[in-house]
Amino acid sequence: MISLPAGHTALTSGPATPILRIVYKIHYRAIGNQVYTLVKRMILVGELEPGRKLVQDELAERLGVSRTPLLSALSKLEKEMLVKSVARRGMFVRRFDTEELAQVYEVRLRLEPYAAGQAARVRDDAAAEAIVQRAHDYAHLAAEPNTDMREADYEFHMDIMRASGNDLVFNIGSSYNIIAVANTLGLMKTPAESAYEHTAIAAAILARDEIGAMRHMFCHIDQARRKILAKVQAGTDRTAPPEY
Amino acid sequence: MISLPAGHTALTSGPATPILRIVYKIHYRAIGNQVYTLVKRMILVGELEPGRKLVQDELAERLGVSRTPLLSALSKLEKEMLVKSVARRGMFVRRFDTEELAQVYEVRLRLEPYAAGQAARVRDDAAAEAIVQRAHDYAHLAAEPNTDMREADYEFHMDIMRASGNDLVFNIGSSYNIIAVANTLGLMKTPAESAYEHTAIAAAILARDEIGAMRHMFCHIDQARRKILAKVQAGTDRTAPPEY
DNA sequence: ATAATGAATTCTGTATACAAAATGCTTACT
DNA sequence: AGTAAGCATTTTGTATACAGAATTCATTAT
Repeated sequence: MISLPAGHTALTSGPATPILRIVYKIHYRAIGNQVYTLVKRMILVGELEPGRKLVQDELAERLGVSRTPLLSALSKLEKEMLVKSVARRGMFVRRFDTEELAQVYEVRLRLEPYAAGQAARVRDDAAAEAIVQRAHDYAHLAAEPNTDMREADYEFHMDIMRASGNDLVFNIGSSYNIIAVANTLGLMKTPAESAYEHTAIAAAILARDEIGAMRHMFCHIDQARRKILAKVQAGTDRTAPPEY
Repeated sequence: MISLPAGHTALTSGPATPILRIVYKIHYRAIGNQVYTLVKRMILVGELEPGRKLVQDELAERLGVSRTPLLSALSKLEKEMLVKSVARRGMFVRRFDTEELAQVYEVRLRLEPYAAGQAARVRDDAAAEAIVQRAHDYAHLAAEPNTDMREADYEFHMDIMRASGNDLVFNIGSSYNIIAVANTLGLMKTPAESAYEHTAIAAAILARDEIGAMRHMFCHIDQARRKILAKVQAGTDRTAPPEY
């Protein structure tokens, strides 16, 4: 269930004499956007598993909204490839084969080192510390691996892209990295390795070491990429190719 | 006005004895998708100029559809940053400042050389010839510059990304390159220069020269990027920063 | 004349309604 | 029993309806 519209209101604080007029903006967030975030999350955490048909009435009722805002949300998710729409048949949670996963990593390999480098170059203290914190969180979780790690990993990488100052990169990342995060559970390197690499990247950014940040990030992603590439070439799980 | 739904029908050819049953699938295309394509095009060609408010009733009526499919389309366009939605106020054709344009070029600089390299590596004859043809078309148009050139340029670059075999890169390109195309009219290099570079890229791909294709593409984009970067640093047109 | 108030209008955000397609189920037929 | 046909049900795709916010415009007060 989603909280109701709050209205775009301005409230005045203080008594009769408003020396300082503080305006609180309660900004209204369209239900469509909330639905988008929720469904995206449901897919990421696996509550809506790959291949699952998204029956509109059912999902809408479950979220306590009508189909109209749901449709907007699903359109966006379709654009970011998390959902596949089959005309007159419905929307499905997309299933990715290793080939597609490899493509995601090829993109990440090109964009994220750049993002890390920029983050190191333009870094401000707040952002840098947030990133160091994320690396720390991740390392902490790596001790006892569970599903939270995927989200911690996602947040670490997204924080770096955010800190790069390039909104477009951040936008692309939030659209497509999630694909990787949601699908690499089995086939990644060990959490300890990843945690170490995250720490190295964070340190480089903190030290304004642009080249170092780029290089560490490159290696970090390249290793995962190679692992997946090996799978693709082995042709191992050519099990379920297309469908949705 | 948009053509009506065609229905997901199967027709049988031949007389009573169907030795060979050829099934023609007239695949139905949701109006929402057609609307998406149309509005995107309207923005690209400038019929809907930057900053323009997209009044839903007006636009829907103009396209001969209801607001429902239009909303899906606008949601997608919002995701690809061509449209900006302001809560309870409406949707606007996004206006890009040079800063954002520069960001697009940073992304293109990372992805398109990779795409060109892959296109050269995995090239098949049909794709390669299409690319050469596009380069030719562009050169032809470059003789007498006009707005068609922007579309020709877009198609050339998109063909290469398509030929790379990486669907994700293609997807990102079709989402964001159009931003560049729609906004660089004034500040690009001369058409003749571009045409020459396009030809060089196409030739490298045709020759399966992966490194060459990457390098030519890199230079091609880097030059445009530098021009825009210079503008940003000059701080020249810091005129209209945000709004939509 | 300018600013402020308030009513009328427009427009958005969301829900509901409806036609046509797809699906599933029952029944008839081989 | 297995297959096909036909009917009922579900579900999509789209249109329409409606409440409330934003905007506009006229009117009044300063």
